[in-house]
Order: sequence, then C-alpha cells, then structure tokens
Amino acid sequence: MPKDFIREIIARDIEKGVYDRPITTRFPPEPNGFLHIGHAKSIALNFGVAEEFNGVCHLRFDDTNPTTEDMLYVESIQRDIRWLGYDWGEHLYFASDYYERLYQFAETLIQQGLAYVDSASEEEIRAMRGTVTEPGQESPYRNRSVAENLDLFRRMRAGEFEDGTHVLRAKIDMSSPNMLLRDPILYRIKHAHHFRTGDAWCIYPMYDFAHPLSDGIERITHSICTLEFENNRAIYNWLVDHLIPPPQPRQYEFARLEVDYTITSKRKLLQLVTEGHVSGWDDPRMPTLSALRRRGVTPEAVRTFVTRVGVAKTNSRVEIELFEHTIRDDLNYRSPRVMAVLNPLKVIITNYPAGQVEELEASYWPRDIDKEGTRPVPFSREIFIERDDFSLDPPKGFKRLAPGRSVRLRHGYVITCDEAVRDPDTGEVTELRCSYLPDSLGARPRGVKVWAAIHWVDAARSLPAEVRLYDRLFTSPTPDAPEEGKTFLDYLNPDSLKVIATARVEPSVAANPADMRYQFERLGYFIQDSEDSRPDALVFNRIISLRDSWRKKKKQPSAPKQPSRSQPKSTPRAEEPNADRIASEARRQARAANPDLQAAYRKLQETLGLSQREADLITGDIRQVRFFHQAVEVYPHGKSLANWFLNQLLGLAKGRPLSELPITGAAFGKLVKLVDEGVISRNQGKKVLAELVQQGGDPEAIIQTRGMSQISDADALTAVIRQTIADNPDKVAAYRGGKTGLLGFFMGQVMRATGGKANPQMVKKLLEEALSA
RNA sequence: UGGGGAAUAGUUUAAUCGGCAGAACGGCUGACUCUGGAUCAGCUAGUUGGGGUUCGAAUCCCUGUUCCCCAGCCA
Repeated sequence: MPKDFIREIIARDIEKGVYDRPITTRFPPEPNGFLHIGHAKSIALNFGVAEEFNGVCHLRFDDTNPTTEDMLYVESIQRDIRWLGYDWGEHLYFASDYYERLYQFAETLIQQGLAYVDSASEEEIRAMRGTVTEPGQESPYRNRSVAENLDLFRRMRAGEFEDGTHVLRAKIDMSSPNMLLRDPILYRIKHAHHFRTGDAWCIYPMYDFAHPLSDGIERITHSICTLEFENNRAIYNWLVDHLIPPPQPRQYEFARLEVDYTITSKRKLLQLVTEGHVSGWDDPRMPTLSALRRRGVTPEAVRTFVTRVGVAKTNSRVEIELFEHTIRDDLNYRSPRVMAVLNPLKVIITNYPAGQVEELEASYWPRDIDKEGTRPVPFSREIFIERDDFSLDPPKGFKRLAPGRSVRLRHGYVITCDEAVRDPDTGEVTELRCSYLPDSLGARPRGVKVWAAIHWVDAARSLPAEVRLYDRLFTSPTPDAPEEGKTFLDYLNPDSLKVIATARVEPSVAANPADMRYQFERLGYFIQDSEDSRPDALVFNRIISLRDSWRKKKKQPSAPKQPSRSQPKSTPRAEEPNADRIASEARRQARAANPDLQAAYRKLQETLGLSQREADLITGDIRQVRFFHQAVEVYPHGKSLANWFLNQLLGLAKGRPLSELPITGAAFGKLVKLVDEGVISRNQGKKVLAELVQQGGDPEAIIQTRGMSQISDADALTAVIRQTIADNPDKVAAYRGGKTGLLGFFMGQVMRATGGKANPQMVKKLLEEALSA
C-alpha cells in the first residue's frame, strides 16, 4: 500500500480509535461536466482508501446549483467511475436529497443566533466584505431578532421574494483575516428548476453550507478534497462543530493532478467542444475519461498512473511521459501482436510463383511474454511493406531495406531488394522488386546479412482500414498559462490528429471482437474506434505509439529537452530591511513598551554573554523572560541555556506560549545543567525535555525512572563498536571504499545498541579509529 | 498588502527518534533480439538561499526568496 499523508492520518485515527464507525469517504462531483483524468486521482484516492481500510466510499452528487446541472452528467459520471473499476454499492446520494434536512439545520442556526437574513443587495454585500487587507463591515441587517430572521427565512422558502433580495448568512466575523469567514452566505434565492427536485425549492444552499453538513448526515469520517479548499476548512469545522454530533468528519486537502500538455479546466474543455476544436467530449485527444476509454486506454492503466503519481500537498504538473509509459506498460502484456502497414509500398517477390498463396503461422506474442496463440498470415507474390522501411540511399544507422540489402519479413522469409522501380517523372519509388530465400522460413540463412525484421501484409488479402494517429492536443506543456496576449487555443497542436486512409491490416483481425486491443508490430497499440468502425470499413485509433529510439536518434541535433519550469536557483538578494520583519519588529516594540523587557535584553547580553540575536529572541515576551530567569537561577550558564531554549524548547513548544506548558524554568535549567555535566547525553536530554514539555515534572526523577545515564567508558564503547563492525562487514567495506557518509549509520547503530547512552563525541573518535584500522 | 498553504535529481515522490538522501519516469551507454518494442546491466542528476544548534540536520531554531489559494448569491 503506498503510504501518503492521508493514509497516515487515517491509520493514526484508526489506531487512536477516533471514530465509532468504519472509515467513510466520499467522491462528490457536481453534475455539470464530464470526468477527466484529474478526477481519476480523487476517485482512486477516495475509493482506494475506503477499500484499504475496510471502509466505504459514497458517491454523492453535489447538486446545489440548479442552473448548471443536468441528469446527463449524472449518468456519464457513474459510467466513468464504474469503468474505472469502483463501486459505491448502495451508497449513491444527492445533496438535493438533503434539502429538507439542510433547511432544518439552517433554522437551528438561526435559533442559536448564528445566522441571519441579510437583505442587502449583491453589490452592497460585496462592498462590505472588505478586501484581503481591510476588514469588512457588518451589515445593517446583522442584528435582526431571531424571530424576524426565522420569519424572513421561512418566507424566502415560501417563494415570497425575488432572486437576489435576501440571503441567509452565518454570523461569524466580518473582520476575519480569512475572507471566507466574513459571514459566509448559506442560502440564496433562485427561482430555477432543479433537475431532480423540480420546482419544490426556490432557495438553494451554497457549497460551503451543504458540503460539510452532507458529510455529517452521511457520517463521513474523512472528507478529502483538493488544495483550493484549504481556506474553506474553517467554515467546514464551524458548521460541523455546531450542528453535527461528534466524532465529526474532518476535511483534508491534497494537490490535484495536472498533466503536461493537457488542460482540465471545465470551462476550457467545454470551449474545445463547442467551438469544434475536437469532435466531442469523447474525442480521443481529450483528457476526459470517456475520451480515454474511446481511445483504448485501459482503466487499469489510468489507475496505475494516478497511484504512481502519489498524493501530496505540492502543486505539481506531471510529465505526460509517465502516463504514456504506464499505458504502454499495461498494453504490452495484454495486447496480441498483429501486422498492419500504414503507408504501403508494393513489393513483388519475383521468384515466388504467381498465384501461389501460403499460410504462415505467426505467434500473437513475442518470446518474452508468456502467452500462447497463433494466427495464420497469408503470403504471396505481392505484398506491402511500410514506405519508411525502405530507403534508396540509407542514412548512417539505417537498419532496414535498401537496394542490395536483405531483411526478414516478420514471421516469414528473408527477402533481398534487387530493384527499386521509380516514377520517371517524380522519381518517387513506386514498387520494389525483391527475391526471397525459400529456405529462410524459421531459419537463419547462411552467408546473408539480415539487417532487420520488418512488418508487412499480403497485398491482395489484407484489409483496407482507416487509421487515426493521435498526438498531444497542445504544443505547450502549460497551455493553461499562456504568454501575454495569447490564449490556450493558440497552443493547439495542428498535428494532433492524422488520418491515414490508406492503411492495410492483416485479415485475421476480422474474426476477432471489435473491442480488442492490438499491437501493430513496430507501430504502436491500436483499437477499433467504438463509434466509427464497421466490419466493412475498419477504423482504428492509435492508443499510443511504441517507444521509438530510432526516431529520437534522427532528431538528435535538437537540444536535449531541458525546459526547467522551476525558478532560477539563486535569486537576487533583497537586503532591504523593509522585508517582513514583523516578528522581530514586534519584539522590539514590546521592549520599548516594557522597561523590564528592555532591562532583560541588556542583561542577557552584558552579564550572561548572549548574542544580540539570542537576547532579542528571548525578550519579546515577559513570561518567556521570567521562565528564562528561573532557569538562570538554577544554572547560570546563559549561553547553554539560550541554545537549548531557542533550538530545542521552542521547537517542542510548536508555537504554544511557555506559560501554557507544564514545564518550569527551574526544571529546564536543571536539565541543561545535567547535560552539560555529562550525566546524560544530549539526545537523552532532548527526550527528557520532550517529556517535561508534555507532562512537566523533575528532570532528575525522569532520568532515574528511565534509567538514563551516559557511557563514557572507552573500553565499554570499544566493545560495542567492535560488535557493530563485525555485524556489518559490507558497510565497513563501503566505508573504507570511500563512502564516509556511512559514519552516521555506524553512529546510529552504536547509539541504538547502547540505548542512546553512549557519549557521542567519544564514539565518533573511537569509530573513526576502528574503521580506518 | 492580510490570512491560509507548499518548496527534495529534468519530472513526480520516499526517508521510523536528528543517524546510509532511496525509487519511478525521462536522458545517456551497452547487452540481447525475427518488433529500432519489451527485457537486462550500467551511468546521469537533488534537499529553496543565508546563518545557527549538534558528534551528526531534508528533519530543530532564526532569517530571507519563490510559487499556489482566498475579496462568486460557483463548486
């Protein structure tokens, strides 16, 4: 199981027994568009996590906006999820099913004085919301009585008001630095027809209201969404903590999947369709799941891809090569090989009897794939080969057919090119005259250099087919970040679709099911187009080409791809002190306002020998100073105390003020003293400190109950070191071979063996001696 | 500019207590080959900058920088 931060959180919650129910997740699409590859990641995460932890995953349609949603999308979304291989069982839900309960929640909020009806206009509300730097102002309607709010809200529901005349808002904080907490709108009036509830409602809940409460209704445990909802978590918790009994669902955010050379914006996808840049939502060049399905990509490949990408919180953009590799890897094992020629060049086998036809038995699978099965391939005097596989004047490195050269016809004979017939006017090669070696079938001919094996089809017996070659839809890896003055449409790849009308396919495919995926040898993976292919007019989609190191080599002179998207490594220094010096500035002001602090600031420097910086960091807060002074009384070594204080204690405190922690200044001073005296090692000291921060107490007592001490006896340490060296001969060899980074490994081993009691300075010295011996 | 997030090879991502920076994709060699595919072997390349603590820092402390999200009655 791939471990990511979400799964770690869930595992920890299970261990701690946080939830009284199985792990419950949900995939919550809004039914207003088609699912794309980015959704696949979310689906795989939510359904995958539920499966792994023996939980359940709900499918919930977040249909709270009647003007954009449609049943058509509900159906396509379900089809796509099923195609991916996931099943929500009986857990199919709609936010619209909860409208009545959500409404009751809203009334509860009103009754608790936590929500009010605002009758300001949209523009007024916007203006009063403030900006990111300025606080908002409270609406004049904010302090309406509960009774008035209830009455108004009920009349909103009853349809007494026009759109936009009233909204229901949560009463939170108009000056919150989080814009979303400035009295978020909970309900708006929309006299619109909903595709499921019809005209039953004319007020509709907002996402920020409906989502957390729907999660609560369904008893979701982990509500996983994408990064842009991080700010919404505050409202989520506010609502759930007020209205849902514990243990409440909690929201976690991960980075959405972005892929090079594609877009996933619903609006832009729609634009591609409506403006006819593609043939539809399922045009095989689209990133939608329906397009991927039509193109022939398997659901397994999609799942493998999205899992390999991983789950993290970094905004990222995956190279499309990883997806392509995953598709090939998946298809390689599952696709039988057949032959097809895209751009035919006729070859006459001059020494093969006219009218004779031979059925060659050809394996569907290459040697390295452990599968069996063959099909007959007809061979006669006239065949087609790929035009690219012949060169009149072969360039260096060309390994295929050329005048005078011999190649093997895959699964067939070795042929030699005797003559290239050319059009007298254009000079174009129109036909090849070759001779075959009758005893070369399944055998290596002697005395003939065979340059390669090439694919071919019988001229008369092969089937005509149309083949569609797809390439990336865009020429830029980031079409959604266009240069100044351009749009994503400017990056449309004019060659993203190439239709080859002249292709020929070996006849065996006619007998196979139409949805079978093949590898056309040396060309790529193909499948019949589910919309346009017919038995008498075959149409194949290229799912993905094969890797082609020959083509890559030909393009060699072009610079190796290196368009680094990361920022330049070294950025010009901005030495101006105008930068955010907030924290240090705040400390300075605190000292200016409080003479005690100012005195301490000087004293720490003058009598205890701290640097200005250290003194500054400690003296921003009077309680902190008191704590430090208590420590100094026990152990007047200021420098040591400051190091421990700043580098260890503040880390452990994780931003909490010291006065809220059970640790006392005296205990802290005592601990530092014990470490400095060598009674315990630094690492042990850190463990003790952690415990003090957690539970308080006396350092000496902790040391005693933990049985801590420090081993500084050279003989004892040498014995441990000798054992460690004996146990790790390979590491020792590597160390002596120059991998000196392994010293840390040995240190770790010795520390572990001694339960952390070894004196590290001594161990280091002894280890170095022992290892260099 | 307030708040909320994130920075590890070209890309995506690992790293138990502070103890070997590991993998995949890509790129480059080579081996093998009746697919210029696959496979195999090898190489390449990294902790956002600067300071500090420590025997030892991706990890702890300080201080910079860059990027993303938020001012819809969308989700």
